[in-house]
Amino acid sequence: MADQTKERIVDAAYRALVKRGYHETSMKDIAAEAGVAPGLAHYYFETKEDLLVAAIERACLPVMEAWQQAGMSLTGPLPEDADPMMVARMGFELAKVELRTYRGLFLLTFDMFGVGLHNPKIAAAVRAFIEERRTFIARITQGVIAGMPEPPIASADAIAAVLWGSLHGIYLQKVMNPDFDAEAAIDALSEMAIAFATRPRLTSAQVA
Amino acid sequence: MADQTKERIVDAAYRALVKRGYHETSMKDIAAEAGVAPGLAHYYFETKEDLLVAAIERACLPVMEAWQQAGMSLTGPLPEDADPMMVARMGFELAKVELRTYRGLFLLTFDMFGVGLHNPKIAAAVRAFIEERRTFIARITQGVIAGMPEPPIASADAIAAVLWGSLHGIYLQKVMNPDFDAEAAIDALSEMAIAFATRPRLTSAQVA
DNA sequence: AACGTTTGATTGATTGACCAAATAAGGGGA
DNA sequence: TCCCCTTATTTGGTCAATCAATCAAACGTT
Repeated sequence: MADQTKERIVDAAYRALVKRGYHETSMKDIAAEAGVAPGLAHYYFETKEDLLVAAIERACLPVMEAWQQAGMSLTGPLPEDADPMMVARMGFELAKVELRTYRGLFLLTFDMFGVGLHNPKIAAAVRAFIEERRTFIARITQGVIAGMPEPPIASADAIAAVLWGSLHGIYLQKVMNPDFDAEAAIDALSEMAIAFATRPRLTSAQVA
Repeated sequence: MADQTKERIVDAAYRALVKRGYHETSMKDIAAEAGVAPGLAHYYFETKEDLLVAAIERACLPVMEAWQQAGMSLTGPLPEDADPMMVARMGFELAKVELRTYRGLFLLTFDMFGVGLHNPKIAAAVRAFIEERRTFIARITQGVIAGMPEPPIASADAIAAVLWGSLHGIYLQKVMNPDFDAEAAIDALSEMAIAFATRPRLTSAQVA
């Protein structure tokens, strides 16, 4: 029963935080959303920060599951038999689906980024959040680079940073303006990345 | 004198907001930073929101000036004689310089994004902010596309969205972690974009 | 005197956190 | 089976602190 209660509070926190945002949501709001006394939220979570992190981690679970289903896990190994290029392609497709399906999660994520700008505890969570995903992308990138006709100047880490950044820059535009055509942007990113990865060896004319 | 006072308040708002963030900064803080009575801030700015927008607009001025100096303006026409590709290349270089020089501005910008997630007035400002810059990038992109051996599938707008998103995704990583090598990421982005733009016409094998 | 500034105290409301007390849930012993 | 005691959970109210915004009064310049 205790576990269920904690879960109820985290779920309520997710809903309340998505609806009103971190700074506009009080512990009392969250408790009310969970149908629980105000003090109980503090019994399970020392601070509102902890609750925000818990809510995001919780909301990420179904996304992780989708990746698992596609044969990839954030921390586990990549599928050895798969073509890295195919993995990358699928990654872009999954990104589109996620953006369509989990709008609230993206809202909450960017809210977390904003809070993290001046809140050390959240900042640490944000850094871990970014690093984990960037590292995952870097592993795929590494595989793609290995198959390129001509290896890029940039490191896999730098390219992974670009890809993570691109996706989240696109997410940001979508979150700030629902009319924004994020799918077209992701398709464009995909086209650029694939063109880059399949670029034939240069013959002679290189630019400075 | 009145104008000077208003300016003093905006400057103080910028410093205070960068230092502590929007939600952690009170009107009293800003007034104190400006060496002025609390009420005076409200005399010049109806709400704290207006002050945030004013502070960002103010902090953008030197950046705009740098672009002007390079022969480009956000709203004005592009230089007709310049090679669009060269303009793009310079854009990436300027982005690196900006990130090095105006860290506070980026902090404040992402703070604004965060606030805008649940604040309609700030949200409108954010949308305008994004649109203005994305349109500018789209104009450059348009020029680059015109010179491509094989035009891309993606529209100039979609590519501009990717580029704006990429840059801001990289900025975000830098703001959240000063150790992040943003210059390497921007170089990687530049390499990818240029490779994409100069990609030779395909011979036969196209992938689905 | 009249006007645009500037002051600083005040308002009414909200917040995260804390805590003492109420309630429920187990766990032995008889 | 029943009772009692301990621990875990839950309640709801209190706390000091803080906030954006308002306003009447004072200031200073023309």
